[in-house]
Order: sequence, then C-alpha cells, then structure tokens
Amino acid sequence: MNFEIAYSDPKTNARAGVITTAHGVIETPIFMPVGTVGSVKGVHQRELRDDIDAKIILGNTYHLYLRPGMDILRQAGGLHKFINWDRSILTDSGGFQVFSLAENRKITDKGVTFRSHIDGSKHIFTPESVVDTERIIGSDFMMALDECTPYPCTYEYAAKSLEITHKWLARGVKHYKETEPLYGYDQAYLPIVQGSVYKDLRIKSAEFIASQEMQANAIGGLSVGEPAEKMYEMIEVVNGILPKDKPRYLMGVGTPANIIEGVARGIDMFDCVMPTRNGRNGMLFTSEGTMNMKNEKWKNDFSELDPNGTSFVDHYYSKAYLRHLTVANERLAAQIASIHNLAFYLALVKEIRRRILDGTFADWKDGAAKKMMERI
RNA sequence: GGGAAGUUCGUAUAGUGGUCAAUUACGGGAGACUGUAAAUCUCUUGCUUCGGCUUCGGUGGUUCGAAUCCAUCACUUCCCA
Repeated sequence: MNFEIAYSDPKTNARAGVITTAHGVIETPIFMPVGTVGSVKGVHQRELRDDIDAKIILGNTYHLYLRPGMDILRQAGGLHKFINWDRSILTDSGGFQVFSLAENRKITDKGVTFRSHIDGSKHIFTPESVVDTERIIGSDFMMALDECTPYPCTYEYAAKSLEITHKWLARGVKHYKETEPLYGYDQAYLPIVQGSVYKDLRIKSAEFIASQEMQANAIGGLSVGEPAEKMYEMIEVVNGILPKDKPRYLMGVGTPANIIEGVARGIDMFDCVMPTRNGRNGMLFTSEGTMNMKNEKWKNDFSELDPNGTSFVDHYYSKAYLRHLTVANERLAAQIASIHNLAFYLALVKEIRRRILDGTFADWKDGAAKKMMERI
C-alpha cells in the first residue's frame, strides 16, 4: 500500500491524497460501502463498480469466519475472487462485534470468546487468529482486533479496555510481521485508537498506535452514541498525534455532516452502514437534505428521484414510484435507495476532494453539511 | 317458504352489565437507524379550546349504570326447500 498527499487544505486539516493498493487507486477522502458478509446488501458488484464507482468495500472477519467459513474462502482463493471484486477490500476484525454482540462474548487477555449469533457455537478470536483469518480473506487492509467500547463508558472501563486493546495490538503487529500474504500481494495492518470520550486515554492510545508504525491508522470507538461534538473533539486530539503522512481511517462514520467534519479534521477514510441500512428503511440522503420515502408527500410527486444525483436510478425513477415501492415493501425499493445513497456518498467524497484541491472546501463545508442534514 | 347465525373505531376481529374511547392484526400517519444478529425497531391512529364530548346497525326499553340484557325495524351470511 502506498499513500501520497496531493494537497493539504491550508484553512482546515483536510487533505486530498491517493492510496494505491494491489487492487487499484483510491483517491481520498474516500467512503467505503459496508459489505459485511461478502455483499453490500441489496447492491450487486456491477452496480457497485459502474454506477456507484466504489473503489473499496468492507468485509467483516467475524461474519465471514462464521459463514461461509475460512475453508471456503481459502478454496475460493480469497474474498476478492469469491465475490468477484477486483478493487480493494478492507476487513473489520470483529472488534465491532465485541461491542455489538456484548451479551454473547467474554473478553480475556488472550482474546475474546464469542457465541455465534447463528447457531450459538463457541469460538475464540485472538489478535493472532484474526491476522490469520484476514490473511485467508486476503483483504488489502486488515484491521487489528480491538474492543469498540460502548457509550456511555466509565473512565475505569475505558482505561482497562484500552490496555487490553493495546496488548492485543502488540501481539497482532508481531504476528502480522511474522506472517506472509497468501495471495502474493501486500496487505496493510491497521491499528485502532480507542479511549472512549476521554482525552487523556485518546492521547495515550494515539501515541501507542503511532509508535507501531503501520502503513495506515484507524480511530475507533466513536459514533456509538456520544454527542457529535465529543466525537469531533476526539478526532482533533487523536489526529494531532497520528502521523500526517499516513491514511487515517475513522471507523463507522457516519452522516454526510460527520464525513465533512471528519475530513476537515484530517480523516481520509470512512465507512458506515448508514447509506445502505437507512436506504433499506426508506431514507434517502441528497445534497438538498434527507427524504423519508415513506412520507405521504411523495405520493404524487412524479419528478425524478434526485435531480442532482449521479447514479442512473436518480433520473430513471420518480419519487412517487420509489414511495410506492417503499410503502409496498418491494425489494426493488431497497435496491434503488441503497444505490442512490451509496452513489450520493461517493459523489460527496468526490466533491469534498475537488473542493479541497480548488481551495473552496472551508467556505463550502458548513452550509453544505447543514443543508444535507435537513429533512425535506 | 322454513331454519340458524350475525351487524364493534378504514378492514378483519376481541369484548357478553360498571375495571371500555373499547383488544389484536392489518391498513393509515410519523420517527429512529453511524467499523450491519436490522428488507428492522419505535410511536401514533374517534373528536377536543385537554375541562370534556360523541361512539359499538336504527329506534325504543330494562337498569343507578348498556357495546354487552329485552323488544322491534333494517341489513348481511349460511343451511333446508
């Protein structure tokens, strides 16, 4: 993996860069659609590539490990081949599941034991086993095993959790260095800053993460329910410490406004289920604001879905038609909304990049973010 | 022609003397969703100037009190001719 900063915005901490992986070139800032189990829900690969123009998508180690399982992925020759996606892939480690499946797991120094949400069977993830699993998956970016702390979270818990995450990281880095990619191309290993909403813990964590000298770094444990301002504050603290010449990935974020604010604070990579999940639930993000397609007001609005949209669904379908499909609970509604939202997110980061490069980002961002988050 | 059952808030239903403006589902309206156990979840759904008001096919009655009991009318469904 290689990262070059093309331009740094003098007015904010935003940067426009270029990441190169074995699976292509990624201009940053970038948004990465989430494809947990080897599928961006409701969107097939050709749409992802040709209509949405995603450069990189996510997979999830925990979910892929349970299903289809590593045996199948090894036989397939890795996830890229299995799902027939020749662009980049980043895999989350299962750290988010340590958080979201809290009732079914137990954390120890060694690692974390899970009960499968599918059949209740018991499994253990260690920092080492996760590296091995991600080697089999063959992701371009492998996330380290961490604990994504919940919110609210006491200082004591956050501090203790951070200690474990750091211990796990040191072992993961060691194992990463001792192992080789299985498919002949480079795989980056990303450490994750934790520390909940506590500034001193975030500083401590960012320093430790920076000291690992990995190719890129991530910030986790945010957008889990804390106020947005708290999140922005943590990003600023952490990005003041993480090396400037390496990509910074803010995990699980977020709304269009969150992304704009994140970029302004020096984030290069984002992922979030919001465009797909909210899309499936009838919500559209547009440059003019958000739309709830279930709302009665779209009933006889036969105008095109999003006049400013960049994907074909925006001009091919009407608001009234999508409202009908959504209310009728037709699967096509989820597909159209997911394609629209992902295309919007990718167009958003593209516009952010363009504005960083032409110097209009700082003046544009507040008004644009505000508008995008209004309900229309 | 004879016999039986039924009529409840958009629809289908629950409710068989006071705890009933009335159950549940669907339908309708709105909201939520942030490294996906989510095509999910939540709220709301007679009117209201929030004091109340008017509702359970119509009318009349019994009763302190009726969606619930009685009479009658109307309508609906089923069975036998």
